[in-house]
Amino acid sequence: MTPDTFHLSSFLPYRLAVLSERVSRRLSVEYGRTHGLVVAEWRVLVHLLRCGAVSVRDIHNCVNLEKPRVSRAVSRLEAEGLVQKTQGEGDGRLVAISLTDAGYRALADIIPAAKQIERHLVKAVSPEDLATFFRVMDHIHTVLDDDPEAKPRTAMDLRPAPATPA
Amino acid sequence: MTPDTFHLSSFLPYRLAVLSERVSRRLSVEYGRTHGLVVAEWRVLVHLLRCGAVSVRDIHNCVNLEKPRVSRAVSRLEAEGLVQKTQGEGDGRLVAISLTDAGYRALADIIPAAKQIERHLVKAVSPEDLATFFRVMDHIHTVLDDDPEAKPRTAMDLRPAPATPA
DNA sequence: CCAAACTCGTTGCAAATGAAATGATATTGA
DNA sequence: TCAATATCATTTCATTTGCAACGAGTTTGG
Repeated sequence: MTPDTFHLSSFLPYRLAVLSERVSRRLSVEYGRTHGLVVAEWRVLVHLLRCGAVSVRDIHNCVNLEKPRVSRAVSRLEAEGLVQKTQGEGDGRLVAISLTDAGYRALADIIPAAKQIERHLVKAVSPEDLATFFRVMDHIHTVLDDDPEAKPRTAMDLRPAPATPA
Repeated sequence: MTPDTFHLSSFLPYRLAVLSERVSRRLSVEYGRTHGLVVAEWRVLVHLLRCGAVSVRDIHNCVNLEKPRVSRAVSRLEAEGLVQKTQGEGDGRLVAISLTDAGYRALADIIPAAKQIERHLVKAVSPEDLATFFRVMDHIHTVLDDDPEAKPRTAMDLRPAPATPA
């Protein structure tokens, strides 16, 4: 009955956690050193580039950050002058958050470097293997989608860019 | 020069982070509900099962947890009666941490469930695709190993169980 | 032999985190 | 109309986190 054999180093959740943390940290070195950002701020900026003026709730729903974390990230970014908050037009509760010119410039600086790091990580991986890699990741998400004990996926993560368009 | 197109949802570091967090959380539901453990405690227990009486430093080096986190996890586990600390024989600084019978029983309970969850996640993935998946993960690690900006891998994570033994 | 340098585990502390509460605004339904 | 309910962003609060400092023990080199 005693489970004599169980290797953390071949256990999928552990492996994912270790790799993810290492990759995230490597990336954060980049935008941390160059612009003093942390991961939450980076995600907010990137989301704003894509979606323009949006609410805290929208960011929360799209980039996998808890609401308070988004709120605080936005505050810091506003203090740094990278985003601006304007009172929502119709709904008085909503806050419209958008990039400032400085925010754009920061992204224009960081994004190429981020892409470069990503490219470097998988440079030597064949397109087929990379497609398989992403497909397996997505499959795991799909399994979790049917698991009532798992946290639901955010809407945005449901439809990642297709690796192999049919 | 403006990077018009950058999708977080297809960005490798982000995808890894989201999946990893979701998988970790699903797993922690298991050992959290059944034994009140958090991830650090789970990792410590599993490592002890494999390596017997070891030091805080050794755990730190093997399961990707900062030293203070290991120290605190061990304290909690000791308070719960799942591990015991004995003064190191030769070196007075070292503490020999080992599982108690209750610790063994807890693992005997959790590990099958953990394996079950892992199996469930990749049940429908072909062995070849799964091997590719792990191979790509390991390749990314290898790239980071050569990157001076990246945090070094722990010794234990260097040699994961081979997916396809030759 | 012993002082300097190192290693071990723990603790202090400041920052980050997330669940829940709060205050403000919108929407609903009677 | 207007109370009851829901939603939004923020704040509160207790906990967790990691870096750095620390005290204790060990090794090294003169």
